[in-house]
Amino acid sequence: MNKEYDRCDVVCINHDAVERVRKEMLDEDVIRGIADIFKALGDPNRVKIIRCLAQEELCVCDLAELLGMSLSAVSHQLRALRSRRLVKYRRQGKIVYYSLDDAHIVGLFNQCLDHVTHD
Amino acid sequence: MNKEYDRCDVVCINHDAVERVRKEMLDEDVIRGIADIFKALGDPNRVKIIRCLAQEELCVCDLAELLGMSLSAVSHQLRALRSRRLVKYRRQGKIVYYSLDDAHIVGLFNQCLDHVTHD
DNA sequence: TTATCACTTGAACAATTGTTCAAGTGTTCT
DNA sequence: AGAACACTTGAACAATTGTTCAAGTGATAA
Repeated sequence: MNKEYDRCDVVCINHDAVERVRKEMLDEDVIRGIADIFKALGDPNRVKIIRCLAQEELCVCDLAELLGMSLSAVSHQLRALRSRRLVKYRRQGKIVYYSLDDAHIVGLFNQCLDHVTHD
Repeated sequence: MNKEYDRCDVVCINHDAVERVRKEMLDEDVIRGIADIFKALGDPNRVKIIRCLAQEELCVCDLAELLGMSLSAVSHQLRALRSRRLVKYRRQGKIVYYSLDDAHIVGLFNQCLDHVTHD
């Protein structure tokens, strides 16, 4: 069905509420930004990485060891976190150390942890 | 390559750090729960729905109108949010009204919004 | 009872995601 | 310079996701 017509009649739409809400809508870019951060945190392995890095700065093979993943898989996931500025890295010789880029993320993480556990 | 061998030598692993972090690791279930909540929030249309419902209780076609989506698409997304207990609904006659199930989510949302905008 | 309305649901499909594998960097050591 | 190390990257692939379409509910109205 066409988008334009696959909606209930004018009768059921609460126009006042809809207009009030519409006025407060966020920019598409901001919405995408929010969804993008949440999506980046929406994978068990990336959650584990964030959790580990919240405690200590670690190198890629430390993370691979802790998560039981291949170096390549960890590196790919770190790339996803890096591109969203959730983690940062520093190179020391051959070894690359990762850490959280922003304490905000720990707040988000802990708030979500509360939601999951305190119920 | 085999998982067991696709890792750097013992030399590079910081065993002390790894063991400290390992002791604080969360249960697999908790990790999955956290990732699942984040994943549920990791889609622009679901972010919009949460944002709208944070302001007012709305019916499915109000949301369809606001988001420019089909009823079916909105309903599928609401199902995803419902099954994670992020939204709740009440039926009044033919109309189903949705609202947030938990104020915690608004906290998570706003914290993420801060992260995205204040930079 | 039948029709209509406001959704909900399942199947199908394209698009996205996460992993592996193989090859490629950049750094140190000899 | 060459070898070894600690990653990083691109391609390929299966698995998951989000949308549409069509059919199905449950409630009210005629």
